[in-house]
Amino acid sequence: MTHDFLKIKQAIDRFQPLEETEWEEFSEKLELKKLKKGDFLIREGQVENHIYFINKGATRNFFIKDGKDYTVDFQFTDEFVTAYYSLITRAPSSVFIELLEDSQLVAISVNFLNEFYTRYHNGEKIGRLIAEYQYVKRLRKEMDLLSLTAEERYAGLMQRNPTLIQNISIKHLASYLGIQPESLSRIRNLHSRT
Amino acid sequence: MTHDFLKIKQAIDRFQPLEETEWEEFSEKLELKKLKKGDFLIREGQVENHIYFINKGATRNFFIKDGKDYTVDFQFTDEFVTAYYSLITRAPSSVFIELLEDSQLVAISVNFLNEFYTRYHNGEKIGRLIAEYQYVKRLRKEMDLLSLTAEERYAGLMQRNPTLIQNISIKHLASYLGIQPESLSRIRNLHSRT
DNA sequence: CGCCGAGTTGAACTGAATCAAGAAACGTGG
DNA sequence: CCACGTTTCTTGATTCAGTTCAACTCGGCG
Repeated sequence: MTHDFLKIKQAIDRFQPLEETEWEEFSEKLELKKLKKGDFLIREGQVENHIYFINKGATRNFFIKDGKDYTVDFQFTDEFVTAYYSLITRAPSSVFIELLEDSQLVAISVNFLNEFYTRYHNGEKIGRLIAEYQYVKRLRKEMDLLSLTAEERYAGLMQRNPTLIQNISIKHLASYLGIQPESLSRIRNLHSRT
Repeated sequence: MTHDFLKIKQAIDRFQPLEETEWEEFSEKLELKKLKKGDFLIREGQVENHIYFINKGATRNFFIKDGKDYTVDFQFTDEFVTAYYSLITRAPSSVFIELLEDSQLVAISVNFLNEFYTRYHNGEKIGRLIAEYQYVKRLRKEMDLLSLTAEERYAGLMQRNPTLIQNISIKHLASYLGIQPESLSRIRNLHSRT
C-alpha cells in the first residue's frame, strides 16, 4: 500500500517536505489507477478533478483546433500531470490528456487537494511551488516558439531531452514543436547528415 | 501614505482578503516609486528582487534574441508586474521590463515577500493564486501562438483588449503578436477595409 | 521650416504548410 | 510465422503566410 505511494512522497518532498501527520492524511486520500495506452485522463469539455502522479508511464496533453492536433506537453514516470488550466479555473478543459503507454498513476482529487491547501500551510506552499514550476515551463516554451526556428527548437529539445526523441512518435514530436510531421522529417534528415 | 497603497490592497483582497494585522505588516514594507517613460524595472542579466504594482502607468516585458525584440507581455494600471521567471528561480532575468509611460509603482521586495509567505498562510495562498494566474496567461498565449495565424491572433486581441490596440505602438503590438510591424500593418489594412 | 522616428506600401524571398505518393514498420488474424 | 491492412514516416512538388529590404508618407517637434 505505502509502497505504491513511495515515489509520490519523494516527489512532494522535493518541493517541500511534509510532516508525518500531514503525509498520513494526504496519503489516505490517494488512489492508485492502472490505465492502458490510448486511454484518456480527460477530454475536451470536461472539468479537471484530479492531479495525477505517474508511477510508471507517459502522457500527452494536446488540444484540437480546426481538426488539427497541437501537443502542449508530455509527462513521464515520476512527474505530475493534470489539465492544470481547468483544474485552476474550474472551467471545461480545452485539452485532452491521453496515455502514450500502459501506465500506473496515483490520483489526487481536487476537492481533497483544496482542503489540504486550506488546512496545512505546507500544503499551500506545495501548491504554490507547483504553480510556479508550471509557469516556468510555459514561459520557456512560449519564448522558444517566438524566437526560435523549428530547427532550433528541435536542436534545443534534442539537447535537453534526448530520450524523449526516441520514445515519442514523429507526429507527436512535430506537433509539440509546432510544426508538421513532414517538416520534422526533413529537419532530422539534415541533422543526421551532419 | 495609506492612500498610495489603497489600490494594491484592493488588488490583493481580490485574490485573498488579508487580516488587519497581516495587512499592517505587509503595507509597512511597501515602497512607492515614481519612474519615467523609458526607464527600466529590470534588464537582462539582473536578478529580479521585486514585484511591482502599477498604481498608474504601463510596462512592457520583452527579451532580445539575435538583436530582435520579442514582447512577452504588457501590464497596465492596477496590475502587478515583475520578471516572474527570475523572481521564482533566482536566476538572471532573460527579460527586460521598460516603462511605456511615466508611472507610479508600489514595490514589494522578494525577501520580504518570502518572509510573508512563510509567516502567513494567507500570504502563501496569495502567492499560489498569483502563480496560477500567471500560468493561465502564459498557457493561453502559447496555445494561441501554436494554433492561430497572425491575423487570428490580432483579431482575438482586438476583441479581448481593444484599448490596448489604441495605446500601444504598432511596433510593440507586432512583437507581442509574434510578427513584424510590416505584417501587422498589412493585417490592419485588410481589417479596416472590411 | 526641416528633421526624425513611426507607420505604410511594394517586391522579392524563404521557412514551413500542404498535397500527393511511396516506403517502412506494426500488429492482428489466419 | 507469414500475409495483410493500417498507420507512420519519408520524399518530392507546389503553395502560402510572413519576412526582409527598400522606398516612401506622415505627423510631431526642435
